[in-house]
Amino acid sequence: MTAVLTKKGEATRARIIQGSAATIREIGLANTGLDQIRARTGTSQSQLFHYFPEGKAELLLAVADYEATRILDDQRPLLDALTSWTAWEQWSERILETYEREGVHCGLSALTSQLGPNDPQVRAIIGRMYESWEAALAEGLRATQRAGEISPVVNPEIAAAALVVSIQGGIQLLAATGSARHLRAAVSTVIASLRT
Amino acid sequence: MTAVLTKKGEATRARIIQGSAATIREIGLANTGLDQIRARTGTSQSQLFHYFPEGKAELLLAVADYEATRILDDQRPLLDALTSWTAWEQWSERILETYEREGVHCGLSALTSQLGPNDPQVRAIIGRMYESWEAALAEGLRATQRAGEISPVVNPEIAAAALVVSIQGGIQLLAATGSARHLRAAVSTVIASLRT
DNA sequence: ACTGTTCTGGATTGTCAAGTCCATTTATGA
DNA sequence: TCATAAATGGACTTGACAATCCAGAACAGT
Repeated sequence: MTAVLTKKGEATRARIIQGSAATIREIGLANTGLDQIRARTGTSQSQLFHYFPEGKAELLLAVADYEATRILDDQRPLLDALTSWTAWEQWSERILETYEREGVHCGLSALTSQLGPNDPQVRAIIGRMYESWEAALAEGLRATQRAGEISPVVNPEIAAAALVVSIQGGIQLLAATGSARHLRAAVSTVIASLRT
Repeated sequence: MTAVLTKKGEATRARIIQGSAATIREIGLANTGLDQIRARTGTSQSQLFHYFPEGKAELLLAVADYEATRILDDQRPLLDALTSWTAWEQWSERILETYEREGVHCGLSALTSQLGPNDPQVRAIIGRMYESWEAALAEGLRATQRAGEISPVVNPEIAAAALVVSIQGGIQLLAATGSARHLRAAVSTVIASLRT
């Protein structure tokens, strides 16, 4: 990398990250080489190594970061205003829609299973993502409890963890089987359990 | 492959499959080359291609098959006798134990995320595995309903799907974060929802 | 013991992808 | 405008890996 990035440089760098992310989502990390990324983003080797001097590993790290924030951003602004049943229903509907439509691949899960266990940096990114996701959900649960729409018996941390797991597991089954049946079943079961 | 396998041949073939599976679980599919497998199983290239003439793809298919049956066998005999709350508790305890101890990697999820979306044969294996897993759980739920220990209101298919998702999602989070917190939270939430 | 098959070792080949290098063009800022 | 730094193009090197091939050892059934 160079000391400073120009406007053009920023744009190219962003294009590389986004293009890589999209390519990985589409054809999987295993089939994504620098050539595929170059083709997709219209760049040369020099550019790739100019913006990511450490090579592919550094690029993948940036992609992981990008995907992690994307996952949360896709749920906003609903994610930060979960204060009523209506809001929860809108949110869960949004999740189901998103992943039913485009979500045959969760960008991160591809990276997780391949880099996660090995690379501590990717692990950290993913860990932080789950943490803030769960925190937002737990906060929403508490807010809804305060509004009297969810029983105070429900443990917000446990319920939030269960929600995240249903979504992630559901996506995994969606990718493996091609059907969103499991995702719907799991999410609706956990949400139903909030209605105690 | 040859027409018939001798005792020794069978043994070598099995050793290759099991060694490959173990290696993949430990260092990930991405880092598992034929060399790693050779080192682990003490075999030569000739042997690898003798028993799997189509090469790596054929071997990985056999590994997927092996892992798929392993996942179910690990739950047996409990899985086929889920007729009371005691049985369900034993089963879920067994699941949690297994994956908490060794289960940092679910062998199949590594294969799924890398080959699943692409390779229709692996997809089929995984699909069948989930199917029989869910069928066994649904059957157990029905049996427990018949015994009057679970409310007839519970839909066995949906609940079975939710259970599978909690476990798979929980394992994924376990692999990513290193903690079984999510797995426990999700499984216990779904099981609690059966107590209606 | 013998004959055909199965099993094993190791050298070799070919392909593909990551990473390096240098030359050239384009932008920035005084 | 001019000097400096950033951005880009593309050929080249290197290494890893799957897959092939041939020769020889071990084995099974007769």
